[in-house]
Amino acid sequence: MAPQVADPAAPHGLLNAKQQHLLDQLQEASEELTGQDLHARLRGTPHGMGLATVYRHLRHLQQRGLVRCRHLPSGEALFAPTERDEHHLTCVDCGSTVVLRSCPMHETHLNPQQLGGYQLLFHTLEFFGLCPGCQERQGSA
Amino acid sequence: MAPQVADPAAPHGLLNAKQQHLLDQLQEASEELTGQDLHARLRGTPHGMGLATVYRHLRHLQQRGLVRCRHLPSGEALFAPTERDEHHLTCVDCGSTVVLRSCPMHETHLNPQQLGGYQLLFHTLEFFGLCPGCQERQGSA
DNA sequence: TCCACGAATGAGTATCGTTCTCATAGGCAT
DNA sequence: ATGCCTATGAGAACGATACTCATTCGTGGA
Repeated sequence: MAPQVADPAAPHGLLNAKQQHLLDQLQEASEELTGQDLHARLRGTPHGMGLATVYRHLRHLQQRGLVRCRHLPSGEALFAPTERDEHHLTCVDCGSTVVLRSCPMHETHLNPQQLGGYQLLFHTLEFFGLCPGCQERQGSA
Repeated sequence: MAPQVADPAAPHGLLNAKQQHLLDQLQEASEELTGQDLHARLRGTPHGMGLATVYRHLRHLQQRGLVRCRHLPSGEALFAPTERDEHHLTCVDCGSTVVLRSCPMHETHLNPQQLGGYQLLFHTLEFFGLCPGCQERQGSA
């Protein structure tokens, strides 16, 4: 698998080795991962780390704007690298999800007054609706 | 406890009296409320209801597209009526929030292919960044 | 009017993802 | 080596939400 020696110079200057491994995992994964997922994936590898550390670093990555998270109705948080500008359309009934390959916001900008001095890091955009199956099921009920 | 007499004609045909009261509370409130907030606000009034019922109905309202929720980093869910098209800019560090009075998405539409047959109910849009205070604090640290 | 049955309700409990605690390990400069 | 600081992780604590299930309400039929 991956080299086991800590990167002497991580791509993101501010990240330590474990944070970098978490980010790598997220970037390699084709989909969003939960904290538990990440913990499980790294377990057994040379980069394994405790759950507390996983969550600690996910928070740091988020505060640096490298990782975004969204919450499922179940309460789980799904993490993804912000460089992947994908968003989701979720069924409020069954929870099924469609990935929107392109961000409808594109480069829609907030004006300075709206920003109020904030330094913008990333955004989350989620659409909710009824999937075809649930529409049908509700219609017949 | 007082028996709940169903409103003969609730504004939303599909809602029972308790669901309507929850929706009323959300619409009257100037800000988003948590499930616990709603439970506390209704306690003591003729419309009081158990926490389980609050969450049950909030889920129903969400499934009908009348209510939207977003999650704070703390894990709490904040509910607001979807008719109020307000979104937020939140500091990833201190959690302070700015309300965006106008939705930057306006009427940006998803094309039918993106929708994949889903019936769109509402969306959530959140921006994350660093507030002026945290920028300064991090800069000096 | 009375009865029966399904839906709604809520008090308490269970669940489970996330955060916290705190003792220990690892670096690093002295 | 010695002390100091940060990072780490095991386990417990926490807290919001979902579930259980006995009870109540509402409604329609007899």
